[in-house]
Amino acid sequence: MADKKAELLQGTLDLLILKTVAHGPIHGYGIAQRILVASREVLQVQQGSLYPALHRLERKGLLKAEWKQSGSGPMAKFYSLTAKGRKQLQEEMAQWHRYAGAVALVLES
Amino acid sequence: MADKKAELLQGTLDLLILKTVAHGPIHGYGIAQRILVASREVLQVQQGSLYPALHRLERKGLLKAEWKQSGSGPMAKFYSLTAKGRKQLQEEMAQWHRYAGAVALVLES
DNA sequence: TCGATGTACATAGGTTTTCTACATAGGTGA
DNA sequence: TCACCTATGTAGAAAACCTATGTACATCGA
Repeated sequence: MADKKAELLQGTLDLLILKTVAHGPIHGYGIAQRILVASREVLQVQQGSLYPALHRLERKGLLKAEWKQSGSGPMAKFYSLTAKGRKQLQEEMAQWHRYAGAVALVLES
Repeated sequence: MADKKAELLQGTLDLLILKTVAHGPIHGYGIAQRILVASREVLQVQQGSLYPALHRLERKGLLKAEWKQSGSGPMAKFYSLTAKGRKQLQEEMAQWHRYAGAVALVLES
């Protein structure tokens, strides 16, 4: 109540992840940070949401992962899009625009 | 798999219902139809989603219901917004815009 | 008059997704 | 050495939605 929880709408997390990974190989932790910055602190992805989502997307063949050294830090799993993932991203973006446009229509009615 | 299911994003149904009821007393079935028309057939609210949502909103004190004759048809439950519901609608609309804007930022990044 | 269709409400059961909370571990700087 | 940041992960619970099904009344056409 004291704060706006910034909860994600179900279904948008995959889209946000795919879009963020599309910029090039990036590890999970970095994905969450990029989304946070790109959305101007509005979209905060919790770790407990992020990692299961990444595993889900990898299982579906949309992402592929590779363990690498992260800067001077510990090992990290770097994700990148597969061809299937790129296609899925296009579809999900189109769907989002369709959806958001429809909601806008209702809210303006 | 063969078709685009037009599934609703979790969290937006309440907003759509509140907005639709804000136009004046309307029964459940009519709410689904109005949303369908207003969104140009994009947002299709299933009955199995609609009625539990209406009960939920009534339980929360955002909607109030009254049984009335529906035209020449059978009895129907007409819903209208409570003061609390109107306030909630304002909040949810603001939140939606915040959220949709944030997603747009990420998608354009 | 009988059946199909449209209106209208409702619940049960299942799936998916997300959140909170916890657990682990390596590297860095004070 | 101790705290903090990076980084990955799982368990358990809650919420919301969908599919499928059921009821009932009214109307219209054959």
